[in-house]
Amino acid sequence: MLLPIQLSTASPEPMYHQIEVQLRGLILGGKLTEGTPLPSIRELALDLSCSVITIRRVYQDLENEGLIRTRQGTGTFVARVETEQRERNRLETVARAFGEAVETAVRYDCGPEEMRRLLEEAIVRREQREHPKGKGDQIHE
Amino acid sequence: MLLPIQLSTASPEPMYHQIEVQLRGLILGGKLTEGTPLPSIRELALDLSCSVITIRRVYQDLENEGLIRTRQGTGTFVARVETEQRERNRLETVARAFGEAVETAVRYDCGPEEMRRLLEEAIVRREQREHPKGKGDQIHE
DNA sequence: TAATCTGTATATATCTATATACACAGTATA
DNA sequence: TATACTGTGTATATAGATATATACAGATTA
Repeated sequence: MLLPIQLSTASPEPMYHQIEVQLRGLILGGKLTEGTPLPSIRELALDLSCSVITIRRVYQDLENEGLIRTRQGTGTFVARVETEQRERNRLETVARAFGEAVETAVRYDCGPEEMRRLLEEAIVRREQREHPKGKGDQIHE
Repeated sequence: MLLPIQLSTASPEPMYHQIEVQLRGLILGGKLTEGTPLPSIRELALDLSCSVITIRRVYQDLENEGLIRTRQGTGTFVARVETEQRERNRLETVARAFGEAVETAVRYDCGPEEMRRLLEEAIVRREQREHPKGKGDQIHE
């Protein structure tokens, strides 16, 4: 299974954290449901062009959060997530994301009207990138 | 002079980079103009509760970008910035900020309508934080 | 039971942040 | 007009976080 995770190598945000944030999003966002087997650490490391140890750390962190369950020799699986936790995290995360964008905009003397325009443009760019020829957005096997 | 720089100690983004991004924003955003003396590395380190070395690195990086000019024994000053460079960087940076916010939103199954609502909320939150009792946003001496 | 999946542990290199000691430039003042 | 003082940026050495390679151990299957 290929996970839709994008790494920005230019970013100063550590790899392990970029992966954690996105994988946590897939689980709490409901795109990966209880019991789903995650790719093996070697498979995901190869897919993301990083070390096995880095993926290992990500899985360990998320297991400590109770989001996944791992069994040596067998694999790693998505754990059960309470609806309440899912909703709370969802709201917090997305609200913070927009808070940071607004912060940057203000720093560059960008008013509300220009922010709204930039949001629309970002939405369109995202749409075009995701559906270049009308394809779906399923997680590939 | 106190610079309006906010550090998030929880964030995995390195300190030096958080400072760089925000100081670069103040210069390219036009809030700090050519010739303005920046605080000494010790003063800013004290203000931000970090090491002198960290500020030193920030100033060095920004000097390599040509945004500031430093003279031993005298201090560090804002350099001349071409209008074209200023505009280009401004657009790139703010557009990227919104691109990342949209990326996070999509990851959490958040549609355009909810994004617009969250943007408005973030703008209001920012306004309230910045002008709690109608104060201005000048850079304090 | 050998092969080959799975996760785990140890040792090492690079990056981030720091303390401490150093060198240059302006200013006060004897 | 020396020269000591206090401000500025600079360089060296060290601790901790991040990413890696390599070797190890459990689980499944041919």
